[in-house]
Amino acid sequence: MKNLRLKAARAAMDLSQQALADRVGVSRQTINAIEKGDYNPTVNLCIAICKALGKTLDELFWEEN
Amino acid sequence: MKNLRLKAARAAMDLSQQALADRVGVSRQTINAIEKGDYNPTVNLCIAICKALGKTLDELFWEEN
DNA sequence: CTAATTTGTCAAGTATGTTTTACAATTTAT
DNA sequence: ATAAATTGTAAAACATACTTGACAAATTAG
Repeated sequence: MKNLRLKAARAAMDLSQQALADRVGVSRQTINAIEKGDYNPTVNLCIAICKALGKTLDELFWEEN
Repeated sequence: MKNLRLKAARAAMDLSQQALADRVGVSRQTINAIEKGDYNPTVNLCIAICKALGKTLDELFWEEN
């Protein structure tokens, strides 16, 4: 399932996937794939993304159920 | 760095590394390595661990700084 | 409308998360 | 003190996260 919270948080900071990827130190395709939801990033990458966007793990990656 | 919050949460439920590994569906060594802190699990595994222990991502895996 | 930026996607390769088997060290129970 | 369970650790194999390069579709800017 897509990660729309990530997409929204990135949009709120007016960053392109490329710009976020650069800040986090990964490729654009990796950010794209995470937003698209077709894979399972490492927690360190999630943490780096959260810090770049001023969010926490629970805010961007936690899901009840 | 070691994940002592995970170790404590597991202890609080009186689960061995093996028992937690079984509930989560991974090997005992994987749980051991995560507690020891020498690697970087996927976020889905972190979520499964959190749910098995009644915690959230922020409680077990988030770190300020 | 046109050009430029952004996004979606694919394939092949590399790095690393995870498993399996195995054994020694430590802790807990009898 | 002894046995049983738990934990720490290591190496080889396997699964998959992540990269690189490339191109078309869609969106935004001029």
